[in-house]
Amino acid sequence: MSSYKDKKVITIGVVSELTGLSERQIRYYEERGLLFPERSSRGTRKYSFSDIEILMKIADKREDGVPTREIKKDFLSERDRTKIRDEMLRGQLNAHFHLRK
Amino acid sequence: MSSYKDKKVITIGVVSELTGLSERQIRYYEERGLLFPERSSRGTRKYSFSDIEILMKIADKREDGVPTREIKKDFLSERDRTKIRDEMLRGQLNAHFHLRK
DNA sequence: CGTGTAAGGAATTCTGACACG
DNA sequence: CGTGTAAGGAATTCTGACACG
Repeated sequence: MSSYKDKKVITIGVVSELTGLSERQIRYYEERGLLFPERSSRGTRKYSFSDIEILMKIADKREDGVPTREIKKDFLSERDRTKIRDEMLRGQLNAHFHLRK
Repeated sequence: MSSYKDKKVITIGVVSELTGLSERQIRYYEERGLLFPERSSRGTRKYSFSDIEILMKIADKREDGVPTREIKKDFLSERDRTKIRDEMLRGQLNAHFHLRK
């Protein structure tokens, strides 16, 4: 969708500044499969603005004591819900055009 | 306008990769007043996606042999043209609403 | 489980300068 | 004028590990 939002160009230091999370935490959440930065040619992690949004959500949930395993599940559910919503919308549109045909 | 496009978060190394320009060139164009990266707390330059677009334009013009001084003037003219266009539009809208009043 | 830290190495960034032209 | 490079220092990033709990 947004060409800039998903482009992985931000180093971990800047992400740390922007999110207030330690680099240790950011790397750990990656280890737990909550986000997937790219790597530059020399191996440094590069993040997108979307990743930063994900980290903000993680920070909120961790503050509430939600374990990373649960957060991961939540993310999967969110994706499913989005998927379901999209499919329902598509279904309704299809139905609509079928009626008008 | 775009909240992500203008956020200064990209280090010079990544900008160099993305634009194909050397770090030396990127710093020099800044010295010539063609773009204005921010500085992190430790003094490293941080660029936005807008800056990258500006650098692409500079690269194109430099390839055509346009000196940086001219490029700077072109940028000023572009800004003026944008400004004039905006003002004309605003003027027309004002005229429009005056007529309808 | 989630996060801090010390460790050592490799790569990055910065500035001011010299070079060529 | 525009760009390359060597120079030296300071700050960044990486991984694997130990610690606490």
